[in-house]
Amino acid sequence: MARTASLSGYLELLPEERLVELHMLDTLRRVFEAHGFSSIESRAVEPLEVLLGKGEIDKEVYAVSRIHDDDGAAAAAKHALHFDLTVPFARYVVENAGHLAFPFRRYQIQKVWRGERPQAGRFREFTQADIDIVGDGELPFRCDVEIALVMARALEALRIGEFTLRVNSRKLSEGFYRSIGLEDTAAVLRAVDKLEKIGAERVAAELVETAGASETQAEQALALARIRTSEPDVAPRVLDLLGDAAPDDLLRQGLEELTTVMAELTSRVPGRAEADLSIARGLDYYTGTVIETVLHGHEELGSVCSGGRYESLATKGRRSFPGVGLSIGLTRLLSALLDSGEVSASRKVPTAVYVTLREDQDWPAAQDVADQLRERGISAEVALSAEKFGKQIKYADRRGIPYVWFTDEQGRHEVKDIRSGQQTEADPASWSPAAVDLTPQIRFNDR
RNA sequence: GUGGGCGUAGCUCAGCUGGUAGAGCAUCGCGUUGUGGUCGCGAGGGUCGCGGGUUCAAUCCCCGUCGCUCACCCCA
Repeated sequence: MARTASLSGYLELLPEERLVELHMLDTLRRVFEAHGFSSIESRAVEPLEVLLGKGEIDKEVYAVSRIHDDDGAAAAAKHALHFDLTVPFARYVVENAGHLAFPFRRYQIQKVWRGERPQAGRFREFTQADIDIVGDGELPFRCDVEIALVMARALEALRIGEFTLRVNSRKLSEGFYRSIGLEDTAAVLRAVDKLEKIGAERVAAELVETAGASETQAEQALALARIRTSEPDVAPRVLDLLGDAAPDDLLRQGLEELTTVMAELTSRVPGRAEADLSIARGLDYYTGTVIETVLHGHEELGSVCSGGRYESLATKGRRSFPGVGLSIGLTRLLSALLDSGEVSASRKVPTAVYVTLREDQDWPAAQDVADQLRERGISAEVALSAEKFGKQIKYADRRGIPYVWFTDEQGRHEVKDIRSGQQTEADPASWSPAAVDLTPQIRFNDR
C-alpha cells in the first residue's frame, strides 16, 4: 500500500516501495540514454517572474523566501519552486545556448511542486520524467515522431500494463475550425476539451455561446472530436466532415503530420497509439503534435504522460528555440501501481545474505565472511549480537533476506535458504546465491 | 478558493438512546533455555485530532478550529 504521510500531497515511500520507484528510474534512464538523450538537472528554484511568465498555473506556485530579510521584516518572495520541468528547461537552454549542441536532446527526472488540493493521483510534490528535443531556429518534424516513439518504448519497458498514446495535432484542429469558419479557435479548443467530462450536448451549447458557432459548425466541431481510430490515415474522415468548405493550409499540414506520426508509431510500436482528435491540451504553448497517455485499467488517473510540440519554447534575442517533449507523471503512476498491488518488490532490503553470530566475539570473523561476499557483489549484513539462532533467522525472515550464513566452532561455513530450509556447506570465497536472489526483484502481479 | 464525508492502539475498524474504551492484524515475551515460519498462552501499547459549550457525567450532543479525504477547478 502506498501510504499518505501526515502531510497530504507529499508522498513518502516505505523501503520496499522505494525499490519499485528506483527500478522505474533505472529503467527510464536506460531507455532514454539508449536513444541518445543526455541527463540534466536544473535547480529546484526559479525567479518568480520566470515561472509566472507562463500564466496559467499562477496560484499553484510555491514561493520561496527567507522568513526574515536583513532588516528583520518578513521577506517578499522573489523565487519559487518549479511546477514543471519545461519552463526551467527553457530558461536553461537560453542560459547555456552557447555550450549546447543543437538539436539538443535531454532527459530530466526531478521533483516538481504544485500547490493544488491533493487527491488520489494528485500530489503537491511529485516526480516528472521529461524528454525533450530542442532546436536552434528550427527543429525537424521528425523529432515529434521520435519523442513519441521513445516514450512509448519507455512506457513499455516500465511494464506498467497496457497503455494508449492518444495523438492529435493542434494544427489539424485549428485548421479544421478555421476551414469551417470558426475564428476563435482557442475558445473552441477549450470547449471541445471538456467533451469527455460534460458530454456532447453541453459542449455544443458552449460552442454556440462562447465560441460564436452556429449549430451546424458546433456539430462539425463535435464530429471532428469524436474521431478516434488506430487507422493512421485520418484525412478522408476529416475532409469528409468539411462539407462544402475547403481545407486550409494549416489543416492540410496537420493532417499530414498526424498521419506521419501515427504511421511510424503503428509500425514501430504496434497497438500503442491511436489518433484521438478530441485531445487539445490545456496549455496554450503547444503548436503541433499533442499527446496524452491513458493507462488501461487506470483511466481515473487521467493522462500519465503528456506533452507535444511547441514552436517557441524559448527565445534569445532573434533566436528562437522550438521544441517537442513528453513528460511522465512518475509519482502518479507509481502510487497507482503500488496501491493496486500490480507492482511490488520481492523484499524490503538489498541484503541477500544475513551472517549470523554464534558468539559476540565472532563479529570480526563474520565481517570477513561478509566482505568476501560483498567483494563479489553480494549484499551481506552481519548480525549485531549473538542472539539465539531462532531470533537471528527470524530477523532475516522478517526482512525477506533469502539466505542465512552460519559458521561453527571449527570455522566451517553453512548457508541456509530461508524459504526451503535447506542448509548446505558453503565457501565464502566462491558461494553465490541464485541469480534472482542477488538483488530485490520487482514483481508484476495481476490486478 | 468552494462544497460534502471522516478524525478512537503501529494498521484496519467496533463502541447502541451520553455512564471516561474494545476486536482483528502487527509488535514483544514464554511454551520450544542457540535453527525461524505453524499452534497455544501471555504482555505492552490510547492526550478517543485540538479548544470551548451543554450535562451530575461527553469518544458520543452543539460550536469553533486543525488535519485527512472526495468532488469542483486545474493538471502528471
